[in-house]
Amino acid sequence: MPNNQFKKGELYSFITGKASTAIARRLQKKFNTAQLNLTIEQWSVLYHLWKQDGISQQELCNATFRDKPSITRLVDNLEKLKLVKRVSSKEDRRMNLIFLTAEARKMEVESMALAEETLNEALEGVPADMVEVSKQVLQIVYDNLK
Amino acid sequence: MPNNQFKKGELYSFITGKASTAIARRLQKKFNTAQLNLTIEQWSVLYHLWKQDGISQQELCNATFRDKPSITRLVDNLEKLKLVKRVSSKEDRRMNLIFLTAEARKMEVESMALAEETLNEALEGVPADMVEVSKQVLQIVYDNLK
DNA sequence: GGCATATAGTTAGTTAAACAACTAATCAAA
DNA sequence: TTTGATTAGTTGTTTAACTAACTATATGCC
Repeated sequence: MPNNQFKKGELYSFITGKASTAIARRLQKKFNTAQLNLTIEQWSVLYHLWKQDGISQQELCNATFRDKPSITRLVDNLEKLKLVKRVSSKEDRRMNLIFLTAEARKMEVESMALAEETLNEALEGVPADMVEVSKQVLQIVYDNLK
Repeated sequence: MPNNQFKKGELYSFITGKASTAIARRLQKKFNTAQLNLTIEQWSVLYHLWKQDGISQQELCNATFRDKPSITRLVDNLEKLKLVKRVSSKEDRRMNLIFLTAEARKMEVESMALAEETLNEALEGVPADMVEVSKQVLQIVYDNLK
């Protein structure tokens, strides 16, 4: 017997991810208002570099769930913005290690504050235990499909 | 006191929507395998036309949470694929009413079955009450931000 | 050492999203 | 009835995702 939890009429929101889209749009607006000249996608790359600087493009692919061409172009654009620098690895010359510039390091605190603010607005009125359940479900969904 | 439910380290998945992205990618793969020559975005437009044919582009904007240029281009591409037809409204000549072609009507059953299949795979092992909580949370998030 | 294979990254082409600026049709109010 | 504002849709530009095809380096096996 199939795990038939969804009727036709309920499919749409889950597949199109309207909630996460709304969160990303709200955060993008906050970035624009704050004159942080960053797309959400660029921010998502910086997010992982703030956690660990000097990782390879492949590691950025894994961390951000993007494919290699996407990371190539994001790093291209971040380099144009002088926010990261490609450095060829000495151990393995196929690899580029990606390093933050001083300017990019300065953006961490402000952008993370805006991200937290956005999430708090998104989850206004949602009890903590329901948030916890949702996080678990989204993680299982991801694990089921990856 | 702020609704401070998120620590820094937990921001990423919620904002980037990795679960809904994974669902959309899985469904896209199923479409490709089934030789359904459709993007998920095109499917999301057809989805609403299957529910109600002959609605305007503005109504499609509201239904799919997209802006007008996005719908213009999606309808352009669906028209090229001969899946929809623009018909200028007689009551208000500013409006285009969008109608499914016979070919598009044929795609409903198969594509909806693949969508349900995808969701069942995504939610494998998730108890129904947790799914219910997640749906509620995602709806609240959307309402908070829209 | 030399060859096949795998891995890291780039390039090209199509589709799509966000934003701004635009045209055309409608409506409302003086 | 003409002017001004609103609404529906289009076009141009930039950024990004996905696929496929590509280059270059590294590895493993004989």
